[in-house]
Amino acid sequence: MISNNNKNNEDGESWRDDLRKGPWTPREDAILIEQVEKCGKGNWSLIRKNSELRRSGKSCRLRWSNHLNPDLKKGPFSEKEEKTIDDLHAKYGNKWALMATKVSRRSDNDIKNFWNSRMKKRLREYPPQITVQQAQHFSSSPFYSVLASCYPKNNLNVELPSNISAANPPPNHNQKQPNQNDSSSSSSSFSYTNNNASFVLPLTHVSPYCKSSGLLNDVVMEGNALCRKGKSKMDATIVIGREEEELADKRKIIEEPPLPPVGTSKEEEIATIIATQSSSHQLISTEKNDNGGCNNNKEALNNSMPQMDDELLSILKNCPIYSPVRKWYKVDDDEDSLMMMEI
DNA sequence: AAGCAGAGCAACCGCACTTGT
DNA sequence: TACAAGTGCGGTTGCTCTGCT
Repeated sequence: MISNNNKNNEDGESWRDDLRKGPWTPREDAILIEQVEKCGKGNWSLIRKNSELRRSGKSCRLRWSNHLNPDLKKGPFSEKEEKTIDDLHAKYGNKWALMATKVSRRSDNDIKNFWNSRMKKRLREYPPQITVQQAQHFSSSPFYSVLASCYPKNNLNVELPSNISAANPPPNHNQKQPNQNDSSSSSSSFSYTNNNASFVLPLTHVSPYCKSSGLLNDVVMEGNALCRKGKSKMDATIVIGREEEELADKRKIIEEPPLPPVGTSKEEEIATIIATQSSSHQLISTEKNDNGGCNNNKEALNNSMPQMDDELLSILKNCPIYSPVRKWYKVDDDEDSLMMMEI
């Protein structure tokens, strides 16, 4: 029986536009297998046309590649597969199809479902958090007020634990963590106490000039972009055309500051970074100031630059250059420990 | 036994890209 | 070159099963 537009027949089957939807029946599976043997994999529209299947070619492909393909492996993922998927995800991100080509006999959908369900589990176990210092220093910095003025309707809001305030900073995070491996020489820990419990978190080295981090740089660029927002489209086109290369260079400076020589101290590292960031800020602040209704914001941004650099120095000195990476990110023998993983 | 919540999984949707006409 | 159809991919939804209260 064929009907149009989202109707169900007497068997409860779902149809739309002459195409059936919903779970596949064993009979449909058998037809699809037969047609794949006859027409070959990949000719999904031909299979649809030649058979009595009332499924889209797309649906046929999905059914075959996720379930009927005899090369597919079913059942729970082994530890080895899990580890492989961890590594591949760290390398490629959510490129499930690519990952599927490297994990033998698993479909991309299987890998995706496996990863997502495990991620849910992990998020419950280890809810995401920022360090108290990060929240505290961000909310008390001029940076915060500049950004807040850029988002008047959606005010930035950083909530701190009730016992933490600018006047009552948390304990120093630069405490050595006992029982750490070799990487501990470049790591530190962060301790925090509230009424009920105290925490000591080992913190993981995250280079502030790491390409994949760049949160601060993104914020600077976004603030700058917001200030430009008032320009007419034509102005924007002209400016982009003329300044694209220049901006690209600036971004390059921001994103890829020269690495400090091996063996430099933390303070020297920070000084190098600040010097680089300062020059970037200067470059940005020399841009044209013909930005329509956002002059105030941009002025605020520009005026705050010298102060911001001081503040940036303060943030970098006080905020951990290390942030925690949970143990599940990498398999570790010690189930209770946090992984120390350099990004 | 009933109700509920969470986990796991199958399938759909929308978008982007490729290919054919 | 433009358009339509086909295909691939990632995100999301919704169903079923299971365990807990």
